[in-house]
Amino acid sequence: MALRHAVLAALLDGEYSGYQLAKAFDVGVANFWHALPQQLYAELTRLEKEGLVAGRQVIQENRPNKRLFHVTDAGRAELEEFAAAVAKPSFIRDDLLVKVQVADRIGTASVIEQLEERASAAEAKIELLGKLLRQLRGDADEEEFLRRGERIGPYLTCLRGIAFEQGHRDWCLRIATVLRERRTTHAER
Amino acid sequence: MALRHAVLAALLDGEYSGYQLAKAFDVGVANFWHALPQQLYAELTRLEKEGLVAGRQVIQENRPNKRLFHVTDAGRAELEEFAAAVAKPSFIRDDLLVKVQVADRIGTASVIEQLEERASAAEAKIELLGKLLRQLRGDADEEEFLRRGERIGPYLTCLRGIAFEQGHRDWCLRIATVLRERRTTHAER
DNA sequence: CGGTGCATGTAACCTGTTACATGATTGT
DNA sequence: ACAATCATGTAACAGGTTACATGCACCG
Repeated sequence: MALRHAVLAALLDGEYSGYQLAKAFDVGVANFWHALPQQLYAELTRLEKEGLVAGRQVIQENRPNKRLFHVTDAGRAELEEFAAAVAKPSFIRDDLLVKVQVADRIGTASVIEQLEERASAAEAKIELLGKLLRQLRGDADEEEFLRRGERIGPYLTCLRGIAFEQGHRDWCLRIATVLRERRTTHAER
Repeated sequence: MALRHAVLAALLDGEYSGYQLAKAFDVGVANFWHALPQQLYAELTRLEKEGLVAGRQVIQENRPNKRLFHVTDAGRAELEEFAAAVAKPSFIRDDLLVKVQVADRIGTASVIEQLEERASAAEAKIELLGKLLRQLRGDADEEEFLRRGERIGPYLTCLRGIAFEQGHRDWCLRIATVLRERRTTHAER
């Protein structure tokens, strides 16, 4: 199982409703996992049934009631077991790379456009994550924060997220340039 | 559908059997996709039924017969359609990042080990891909090859693969160091 | 005699995605 | 009026993983 641990990890820092979790999965947690709201609601239900998280109903006025979940001791134990087990290697799985692989055999125009869109998206994400980093470390500088900070986990994963997006952006721009230049110097098929 | 285009892309350069494809998916193609042999056999059967690839039986002595597949015109058309359509954004999905996110809340020893193992694995992959790059571009230097090379698609995806692995390796080593240093300066829980 | 490589699959299961469904409140 | 935000799900389907199955040739 997979999503369950990402949920437990995201839930470690406090109480969240399914709705709030879905948002967290679009920013901070997005560095290591991605999930749709429906999946999260389903997973939370399952986790609660197994006693790894517990929820409490919060009655609200002027907006729908919600259930806030937190990790139980059993959930924490499950996480520790997971962390100790060997992780399967990760890999990229990206449609855009498939397209680049064949870009010189088929039309390149659309691929170039998509590369540039991706680069902008990556850029936006880099800025977003940069802000998150600054927010997480507060006043301290990075070295200092990493040595003595209380909660560095999210910071560390965020660093990977930024590096990934930077690599992605640089590659997209480079490849777009290469393909563009070939269009002008080669006969287009 | 997803795997089908990765298979078509991998098959663009020549004839491969399911078995050979499975190996290709462990090296070059691994930069953008990953699949188990069973999946490939199943996908090839489906693709053949739809006329996107065609196979021919090769009778062998001293080893099992095999079927070599190649992309048909319909398959090429399918690929072009795919390349023109918008790609959904990609994301990381990595157990190890989940573990790092919670590393400061649970035991770190096992996580540090896993980070260092990953770093070695990444290092090995970097070397492998580096050789692949040199092989692909032959005598030319990179700039020259990218301007005038015949088949640059695999080279371009390989570049992304290397950058990804380097980023992964650097991050793993950095995080392992950070966590190690905290172990000596903080009281371990 | 046992392991590795070649070569191909089936079946059951787990996970993730898409489409659909509901309903109040707040902001433009 | 219309869109966005809060809040929660169900159902059908597509895709991926794990386990199991077969069989010959070659090397040590």
